[in-house]
Amino acid sequence: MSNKLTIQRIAELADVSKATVSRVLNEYPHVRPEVREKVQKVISETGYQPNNIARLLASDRSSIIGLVISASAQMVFNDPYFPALTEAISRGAADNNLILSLFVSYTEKQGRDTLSGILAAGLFDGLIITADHKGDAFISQLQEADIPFVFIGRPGEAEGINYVDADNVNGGYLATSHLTGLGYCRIGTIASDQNTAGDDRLAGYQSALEERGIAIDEALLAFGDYTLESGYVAMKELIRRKPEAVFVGSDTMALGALRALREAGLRVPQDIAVVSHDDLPPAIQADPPLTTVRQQISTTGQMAVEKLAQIIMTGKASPAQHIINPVKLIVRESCGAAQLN
Amino acid sequence: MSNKLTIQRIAELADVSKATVSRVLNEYPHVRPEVREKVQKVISETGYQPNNIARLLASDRSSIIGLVISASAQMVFNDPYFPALTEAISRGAADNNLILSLFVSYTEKQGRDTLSGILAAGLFDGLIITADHKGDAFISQLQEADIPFVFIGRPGEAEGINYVDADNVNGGYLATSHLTGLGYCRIGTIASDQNTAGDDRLAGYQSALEERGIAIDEALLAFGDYTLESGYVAMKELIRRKPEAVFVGSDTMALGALRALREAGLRVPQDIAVVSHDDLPPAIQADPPLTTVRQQISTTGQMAVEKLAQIIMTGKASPAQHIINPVKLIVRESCGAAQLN
DNA sequence: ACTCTTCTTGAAACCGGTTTCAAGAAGTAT
DNA sequence: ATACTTCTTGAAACCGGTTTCAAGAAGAGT
Repeated sequence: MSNKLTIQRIAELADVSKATVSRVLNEYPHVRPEVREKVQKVISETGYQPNNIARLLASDRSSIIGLVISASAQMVFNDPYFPALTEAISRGAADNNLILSLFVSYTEKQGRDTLSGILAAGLFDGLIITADHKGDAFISQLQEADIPFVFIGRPGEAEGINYVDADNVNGGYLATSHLTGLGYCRIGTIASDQNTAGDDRLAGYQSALEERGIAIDEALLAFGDYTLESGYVAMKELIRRKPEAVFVGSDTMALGALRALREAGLRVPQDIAVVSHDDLPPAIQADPPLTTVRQQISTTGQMAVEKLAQIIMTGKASPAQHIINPVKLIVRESCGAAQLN
Repeated sequence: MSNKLTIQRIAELADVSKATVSRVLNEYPHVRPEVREKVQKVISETGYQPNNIARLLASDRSSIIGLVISASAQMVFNDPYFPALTEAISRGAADNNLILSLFVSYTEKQGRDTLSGILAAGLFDGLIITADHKGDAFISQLQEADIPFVFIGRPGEAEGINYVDADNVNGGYLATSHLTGLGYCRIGTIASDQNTAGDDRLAGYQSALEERGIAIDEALLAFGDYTLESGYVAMKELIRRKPEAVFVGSDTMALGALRALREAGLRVPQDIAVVSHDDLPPAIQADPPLTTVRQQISTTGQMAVEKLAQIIMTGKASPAQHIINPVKLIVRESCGAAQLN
């Protein structure tokens, strides 16, 4: 307390110069071991902590990264995906000694304004952006600003951009081929054209059907926007086509689908099998518990931070990298696999 | 791009001194209107943005506030309360031109470490702390560090501390007296002793019963920890006491309670009425939709930011303030009120 | 023993602003 | 016209670090 500790004060106490203290702090070479020790002793005795602001003004590095979540309020509120991701990134930031700042925006315009503010502030060492919309208007802005950034989820325009994403194509494939493997043929899907993840999962669904020689029936394809309500509406529509099974593109939509099925008096999995995607907490809490494709959101978040940290350190000379996290099918009750044993 | 714009450069272009440019930037008085205009013209023409880091080193103010969420992983993941709160605070921060940094920690020790790091960094103008545990070990640390802070939720030790909270006592009261008003007498509750909100809601429950002259039956009192699972377990226990109605301390726990009731073959509200607290999205999505007490989380978040901003500006001379946000009963189907019309 | 490197170290410049201080200009009261 | 305020303004100090530069000390090579 009392007298503020500055590097100058430490220097005096250790009877060396500011420069030497700085060298010790930053673990630079060329300091005699004894001197280094002496300084370290003073530092630990006094509990000195260098002033980050000053440090960063001088070194042009803030150790602060921003997380920009740009999604409809609907999604941020209702889908546990964002909390889980935020949490993972927050953890990753802490692990990498980075401070995480959070920006949430609901409309594309708002997002763009937020971003302008962020870039103008010049406070951040890098950004993690969640790719909500396909056409990511942010990208040109980011590239112009020359700030390191990593996307979470493949952006529409992925050329030369670092991103981390789940293996959504395989997710759709695994879910669907599990259903074909169980003998189902009339398999519908609730997809989403809101982002590339939706496209990819749909592509996986299609390839699984093709592999089995099952013709793709457009009538069994419905779209949602990742909300529970949209899953409900889409399922109501699909019910009329009488599918034997359905692959729903997210757990949250699957919850809506389950409700539609319940209302229609259809039992899951006896009358219709359901497989979804994400494996967020609601999946296991659902009735019946959902067979779903697990994407390791925590891994995704951490890798994004690590990649960003690396770009920040190395100066992003390296070519853009696309990190795809594997997914895994988690079999529970909604697919009917349990019955078959 | 190219040549970095500094205040010095602007000063040269406008043919004045750095000091004058600074005065214009900060809207200080004592600058001739013509000069002010001339400088502003240069600023807008060049698109100059002052360097925040330098600014804050000199002015000892960062415009960055931290949000410290200290809760079990269970809660952060599963209860939409935290996402909603985070979102509200993020919005409030943006409105007040503050940058929000996020810190999530799961154990008290971890929280303490996080806090130490934050305080040592000296980067933040103030903090918003979610009061998870009752005994808030953080408080002394915070007071010692002499940093402005505001709690969300009344901390166990609230003496002289600024906090914003929902009117939980009234919440418990409204929920319970709604049930007594519907004629129920054997009213159980699933409370929580995890935080003061739980205590307060329980107190409200008790006062509503007392008001009606209904003796409080310890056997009708069960505890949970805000998770869905704990609500499920607590409800299973309560079922044995055959209550006619139950006030559940959070929507998330109510979801678990509903499951327990469904499994026990009890219909809601015909066999047992349920009222809960929070009015988060799952409440309306539940089956049946929950009658619940709405707490305006977005208001709470915004007020916390505003209070903090005010303390930061004014230097926190003013005495500690306790802001209590009103709550409101939202009647849906789980309480059986619909039947009675 | 003498020259050439390589280590250590401190002084001083620097990062880009804000704030203090003093001085000249302008305005007001006598 | 004179003395006193009040406005404007720029020079310079300052915030607390990092980094450059130069110089003295120590080590290596012949």
